Amino acid sequence: MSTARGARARARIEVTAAIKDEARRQLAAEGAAKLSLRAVARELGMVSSALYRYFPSRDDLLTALIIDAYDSLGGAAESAHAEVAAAGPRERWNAVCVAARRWALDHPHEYALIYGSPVPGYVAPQETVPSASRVGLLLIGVVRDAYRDKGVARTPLPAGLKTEARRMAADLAPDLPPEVVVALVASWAQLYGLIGFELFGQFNRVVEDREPFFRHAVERLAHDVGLVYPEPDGTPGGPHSA
Amino acid sequence: MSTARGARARARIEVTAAIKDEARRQLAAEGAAKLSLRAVARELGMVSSALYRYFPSRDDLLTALIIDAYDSLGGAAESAHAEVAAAGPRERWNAVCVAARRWALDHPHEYALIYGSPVPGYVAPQETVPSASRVGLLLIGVVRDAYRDKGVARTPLPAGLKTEARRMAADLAPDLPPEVVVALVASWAQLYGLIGFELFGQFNRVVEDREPFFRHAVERLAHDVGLVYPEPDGTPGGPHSA
DNA sequence: CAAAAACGAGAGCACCGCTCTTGCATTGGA
DNA sequence: TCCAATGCAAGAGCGGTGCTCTCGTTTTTG
Repeated sequence: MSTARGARARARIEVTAAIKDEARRQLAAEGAAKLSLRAVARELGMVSSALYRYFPSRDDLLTALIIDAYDSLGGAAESAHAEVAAAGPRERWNAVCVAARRWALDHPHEYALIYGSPVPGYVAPQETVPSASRVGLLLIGVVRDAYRDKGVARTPLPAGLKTEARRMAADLAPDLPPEVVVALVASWAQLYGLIGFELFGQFNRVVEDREPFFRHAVERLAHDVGLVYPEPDGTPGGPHSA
Repeated sequence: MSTARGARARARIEVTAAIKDEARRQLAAEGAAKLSLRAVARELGMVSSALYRYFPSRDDLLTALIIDAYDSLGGAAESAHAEVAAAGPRERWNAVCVAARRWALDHPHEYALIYGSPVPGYVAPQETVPSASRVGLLLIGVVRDAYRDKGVARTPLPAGLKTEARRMAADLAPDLPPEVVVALVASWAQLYGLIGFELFGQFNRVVEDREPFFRHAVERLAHDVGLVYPEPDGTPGGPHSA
């Protein structure tokens, strides 16, 4: 009968989910390096070899967790962005960045899994790309809207970067000027520098009150992509205008 | 006799160095996760348990490698800086940043060891601090010289960051204004965001021609800390002045 | 010169990822 | 409806890991 086929399939889905859940538990508790297939199987009351029916190797299980982590981070950023979707570009930019930091602090091991050093010999499979792009797409969208609405400040590119900048723009956001796309990609990487340094202890004994520090740094990243501060008198100025 | 005591001590130093060399070899070849004490011992023709006379645990060996890596990176940056020590602040800033990237690309696994996700459950021992600070001290020195010479551009701090900024300045560079110290620390983290994204594959299919991209991003970091472009007419302008 | 410390070697423990075989349950086609 | 094919759990086993402990031997020290 139709449910008969569904029985196996449903069971498979459930067991797969249970494995991922338990693996995620261990990942959150101990980190990726201590995630053990045998321990997962033990905790689920099955024998370790049975687990290989669901994930052909430890790396495959990790890949599944990586995709879930990207989606979790992307979802958190999208939710935060949705709450301020009607606000100005700076508020939206800040919301996405702050949400990314928040998620990283709440899920340190999962963050390390996706943005820390890749597991040696491990190369991210193609199927992670869509999930991995969600935060970036959000930031591109914010800048695109600002650009269409009022335009954004631009910093001229050196001659040696213009060709590559055009190529990047054509790939990522053909409707945005190359200068802006370059600034966006750089800010994107720099954002994760800020988050990673806090998360991985590089700020220990250097930055103590990290939330305002991060918010300020993110504001300055917003300048860098051309989202300007409103001047005290209400006149929009260039970024970092002295 | 005096050499008798020295015989053991010298042998110990040599064996310790040999262990670290072989470990570094394996680290560079396969990454930290695949660094195996047994493999190191095997390669050195000793039994694995003997290795514990020199390093009480795998983590201790890794810590030694981390310190060496920090020193190697710091030394590379200092050499690069020394070659342009007489040049202007921007040249010096760029030289340090470019050298850090170069070192990272040349020693990816060692870079991952020190700036990637920390080994789970591993906290950097206090003795790593001096070696880890060398690049940062270099950057502080560049900005300090520029500040003493001609001053640097400043970006005002939000109210909520002023106290922490003063504390940071007092710790890191009491002679520099808090705004500048904040920008310095942020740029420092952002620099490693740029390097890490390139190294860990986040720029795959996004940035292809990475050298000019990096140089441009680093120039903009220089602005952020107040090292301004000379304007076409020779008048120094504010950073990112439109 | 004797006691103490350092050292190398070996056996062994508990764990790991992964493979292979065996037997049972479910499933889908004749 | 029955049967062959498939899916699956279980167990044993291989080669590897970090680490501990013991046991002689060598070197250093008082």
